[in-house]
Amino acid sequence: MAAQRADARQNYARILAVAEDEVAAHGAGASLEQIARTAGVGSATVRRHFPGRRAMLEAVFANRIEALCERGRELAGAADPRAAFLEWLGALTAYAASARGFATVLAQEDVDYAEHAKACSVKLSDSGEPLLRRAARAGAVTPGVTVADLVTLVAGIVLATEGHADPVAEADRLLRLVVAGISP
Amino acid sequence: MAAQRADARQNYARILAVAEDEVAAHGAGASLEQIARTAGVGSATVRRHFPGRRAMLEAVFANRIEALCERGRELAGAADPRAAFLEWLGALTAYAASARGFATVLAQEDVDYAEHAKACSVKLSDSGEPLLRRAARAGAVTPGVTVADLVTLVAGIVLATEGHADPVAEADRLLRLVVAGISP
DNA sequence: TACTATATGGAGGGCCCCGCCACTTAGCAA
DNA sequence: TTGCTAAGTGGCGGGGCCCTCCATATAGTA
Repeated sequence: MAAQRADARQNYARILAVAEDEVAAHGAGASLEQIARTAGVGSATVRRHFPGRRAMLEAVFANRIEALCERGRELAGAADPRAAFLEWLGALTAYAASARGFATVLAQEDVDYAEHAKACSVKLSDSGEPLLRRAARAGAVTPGVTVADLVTLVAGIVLATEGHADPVAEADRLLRLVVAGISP
Repeated sequence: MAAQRADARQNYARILAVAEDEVAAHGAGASLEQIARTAGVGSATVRRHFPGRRAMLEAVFANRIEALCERGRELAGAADPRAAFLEWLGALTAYAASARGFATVLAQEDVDYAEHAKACSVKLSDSGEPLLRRAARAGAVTPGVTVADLVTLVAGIVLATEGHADPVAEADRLLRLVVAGISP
């Protein structure tokens, strides 16, 4: 892994850059062949660097995931546990709704795959866990809620609003609804 | 439309039956060509009866939609508005979670398409509307909630749980969470 | 400067969706 | 009953995508 040829690394970077554009333009279903074409490499090379669409998507969103985790760490020490928790949830939703294809990755919880602890949803869960725990201890969340539940819910909201006129606004609206409850 | 040849009607029925099996087995992504092959007709014939996967899926779920609407009508006169409303919501979720591909149809709210008032989500909305209204008048739901919100939420929950170990149970769990609220 | 593991890309197979068009046949009318 | 006609059908070809295999090119090293 560490011993990777320089040209390979360059190609990887170029392909990743193209992939970002392509996913932004066409969502999770972006064509791998199209990415190869635009990047000026053979389709086999793309497949070598990203075995399967899933891997490509994860790579595309990796830094954003990292940013969200960082945000989670920042909020861990905030004064108001509930506000911090909700802000994290809001940030997650906002990004997922604005980045096409992101929710698709979040939604998939393939068992055999999730064992690869690098799965992005796992990272996110680790990031939100302390926030949820603090908020729960303060009595600010319904008992029994797990971070996985939240990630799944957010993914669902975003997936379902993806085709709407204003996905970001709609997702935000629904998140608020879910936080408050439909019929408490 | 009314003047349809007998053989065409027979073919339609056969194709629809096969399509139901195929969707049940492979979800919303079932191959139209595979359906044609199994039904023993040319792929063009399938395309003629169902122009686009969307149309096929709607036809497959049409009677179930109708059943759900009927359930909605029954519940309209129930004693407890809140219980009736929640039961309808639960029934919708349960069916969507158990019928592969259904949520996909529900999630799509294509604007130009929705104008075709026959869209199944529209039918469902019409069915749930009175229930929601009654429950709202009884003060049992958060103000501002629309039926469209609910359908979207349910679709999202089901979509996001589709890949989980026990989708039906998971969807039910999340629905409960959403009804109660995460942090009321 | 040679050598070798690493990296590449093109070809080919399989599957799918789609549109076109010549052929068949149901249903009506004489 | 027998034609006739339009509705209905299916096969074919084009285009796209995903995936695998393998002969070739080259970065990095001895």
